[in-house]
Amino acid sequence: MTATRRSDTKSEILDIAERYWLRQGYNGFSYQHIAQDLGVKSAAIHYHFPAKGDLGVALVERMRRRFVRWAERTDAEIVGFWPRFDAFVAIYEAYLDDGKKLCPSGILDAEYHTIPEGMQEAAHGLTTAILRWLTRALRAGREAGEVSFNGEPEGAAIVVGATLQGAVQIARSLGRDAFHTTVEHLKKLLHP
Amino acid sequence: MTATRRSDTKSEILDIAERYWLRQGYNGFSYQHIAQDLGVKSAAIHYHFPAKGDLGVALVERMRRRFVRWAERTDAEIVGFWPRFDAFVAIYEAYLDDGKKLCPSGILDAEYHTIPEGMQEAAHGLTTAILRWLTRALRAGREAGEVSFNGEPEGAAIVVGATLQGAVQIARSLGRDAFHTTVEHLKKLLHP
DNA sequence: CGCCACCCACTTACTTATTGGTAAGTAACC
DNA sequence: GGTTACTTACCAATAAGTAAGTGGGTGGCG
Repeated sequence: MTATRRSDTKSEILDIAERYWLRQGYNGFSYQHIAQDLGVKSAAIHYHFPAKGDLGVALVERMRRRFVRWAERTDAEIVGFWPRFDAFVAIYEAYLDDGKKLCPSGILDAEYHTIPEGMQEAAHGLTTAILRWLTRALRAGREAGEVSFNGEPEGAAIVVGATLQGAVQIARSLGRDAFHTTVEHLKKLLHP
Repeated sequence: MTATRRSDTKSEILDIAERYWLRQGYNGFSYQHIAQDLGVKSAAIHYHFPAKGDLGVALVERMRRRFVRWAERTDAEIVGFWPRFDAFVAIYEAYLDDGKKLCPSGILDAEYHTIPEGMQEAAHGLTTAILRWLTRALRAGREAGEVSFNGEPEGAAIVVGATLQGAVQIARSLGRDAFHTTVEHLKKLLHP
């Protein structure tokens, strides 16, 4: 008895895995979990992703591609530093509201020493993509006089990235108010 | 054949467990790892900490007590906001330099949904202790005109805490320069 | 002072559950 | 008829945890 044939099992697997991943970390779920949710045997997951590391890399790569597309759309459709900043914050807010997820970078960094090498490299790529966008946004924002900070925009970008990453995490034990408070105060620090 | 009797096995276990914990997370080590490092059988660890959750809670509680003692010493011995701030940053710097560890709060938050309930409560206690100290330090610093921020000191405290937590994490994939850059820019943002 | 029983800090030996992963078979579809 | 997408049936490794045994040190008793 074979199950009904699906066309997009691979992306369904990624969807389910991603939910577990952002909630419980890479080491916090197994092929069994995904298989059960999908109504399939765990060997079927191995058919699409032979080793768990393959799944992990696919997860991170998909996240990066998604962010790059988001960045392109945002840059094209949203003008002004603060609207863009708010759109960026909204990404993290969505993680938080959708079942206390974390941002992928935060999870990848936390588990860094226990994930396969390929995932570590992919993690680096994701972090870099995010920081590059933030750097561009901050540079343009300062040139337009919308935002104020000293030093290189690269440095301010890491501060913003690190703060949001930390804020979603702290919100797990202190509640989502902690996240909003952090964002509000971060904005105040950046206002000219 | 029994091994040579130790007097402080319990704290030796905690020391070894803490190193694994801050490097690889709570789910990233087992009683086997600790036992091997200590030169003992894993059942011996169960003798001191019946369940892994007991070890976990002990780890977090010890961290909290350690921080409270640090805070008391710091408040007594170090005067001025920026020296205190630097002393606080030094804690995170030590994590980073001592084998790419993370700060405990960051790990606890990342694994929040996969750790025992008792650990979650202990995590809340640790985070609260840290933020309370930061809040007091920032309030006093602003009253003395040494530091500048808008709104409640509680909010600024979460920003500082979240930023440092995020910064140690990002440093794992981007290198420790990323941490120092973040701290430098955070200081600039807080300078009057 | 000597002896002995007890207890502490383990070891040995085990269980059950879960993990990632593999090999071979099978049904549906092109 | 072959490829695709699975299932069935395994595997060895590792996890947390338990029960019973053991040996050395110590306190108390005569």
